Amino acid sequence: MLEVPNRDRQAERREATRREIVDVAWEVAREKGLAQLTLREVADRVGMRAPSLYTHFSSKNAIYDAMFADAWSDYVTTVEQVARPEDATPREVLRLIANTFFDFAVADLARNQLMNQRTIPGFEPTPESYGPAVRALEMFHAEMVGLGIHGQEEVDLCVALIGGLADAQLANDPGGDRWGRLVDRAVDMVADHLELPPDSSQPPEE
Amino acid sequence: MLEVPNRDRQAERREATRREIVDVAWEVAREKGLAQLTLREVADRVGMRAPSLYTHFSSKNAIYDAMFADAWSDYVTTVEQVARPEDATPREVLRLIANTFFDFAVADLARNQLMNQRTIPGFEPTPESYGPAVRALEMFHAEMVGLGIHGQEEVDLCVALIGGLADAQLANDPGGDRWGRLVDRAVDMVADHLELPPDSSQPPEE
DNA sequence: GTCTATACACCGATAGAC
DNA sequence: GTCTATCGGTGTATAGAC
Repeated sequence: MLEVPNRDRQAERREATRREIVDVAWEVAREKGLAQLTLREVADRVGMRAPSLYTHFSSKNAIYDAMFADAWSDYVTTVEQVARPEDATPREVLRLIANTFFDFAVADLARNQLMNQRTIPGFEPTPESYGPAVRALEMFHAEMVGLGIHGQEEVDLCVALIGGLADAQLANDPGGDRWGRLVDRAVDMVADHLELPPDSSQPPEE
Repeated sequence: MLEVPNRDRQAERREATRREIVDVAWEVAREKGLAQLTLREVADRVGMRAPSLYTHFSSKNAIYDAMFADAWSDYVTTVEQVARPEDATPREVLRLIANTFFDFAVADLARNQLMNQRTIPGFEPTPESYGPAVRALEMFHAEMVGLGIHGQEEVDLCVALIGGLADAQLANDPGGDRWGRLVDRAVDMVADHLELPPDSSQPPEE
């Protein structure tokens, strides 16, 4: 009669501790850089000794792994919450997606390094943590199909283009908008290339 | 009478040792990964103890710095050696440049991480080492001007696009050509966008 | 000048006491 | 589950041999 709720409480507590560790890890990563994250620093802020973290995560990379899944889950949520007007033209939809991705990437350097670059030496996400990432890609693919774009190459081209803009922005002009200003233009470029219909509401100026 | 040649010899020897260290560092970086490079491993292969490297470089990052300058110098040389046919159309020139950059980037993961990504935690190239890199960018800019493209935005767009393709190739399909196949297509896309004249030699099929 | 030996502070990770 | 103690490894500072 008592055991089951006790076990629930324990599992709950355990999960809460894991969450706290991951949250603190994000905090440290944003402050000092993703690679400068150390177990001792995380443990200090959580109020533990460093080795105690191994009760909750099997290694430092396991923490990175949880952060990776975390980040992509957040992105999926972000995309799902973006209002998609019913009467949006294909180009507007593409612009919306591209800007959502770009803004999300540029908003957090450490997060983008973990999500989209191979910046941590030995780290490779586990299949489970990779789930939300492939989920996000599938959502984009489906959206492209909805626009009449069915090919893998077209998806790859878009991903590389917007990803390239985001990486260039973070690497060469962090906090600025030198590359951010190019997102809409880049979208129009691919839209033309994919022969999406032009926006008809307003004829393009000049 | 003796001092000057002696000093020359010494400087020569010193420079040779520096070169050897950098070469060995590249070797290690390619074998074990750029970030997994350790001073002890480099020193062992050169036939020194680790602290002795500090006679020639003030820190590990100073070695990365020399490697950075090295890589971009190599790229400049590579670009200069690419034959540019006199009768090449603007699109062909752009294709040539893009493929040269892409192939160079994809040929060596460690080198690309150092040149084009922020993969080493504390490392920032010194202004001197940055020289060849800005040299390469200026060359590209000049080439674009030669094609009638004068804007900064257009250059940025091209750089981000090809860079994005290269990074995606290395990150998601190393050794393959899933993104490499898209380079020519990407070039044509920007060429259309920049309203470069179509290749006239052969009318496009279909 | 060039290299070595030693040492230090820090890291991720493990073992075992409580 | 958390602790202390410790291990092997890292970059790097320094003192001194040659």
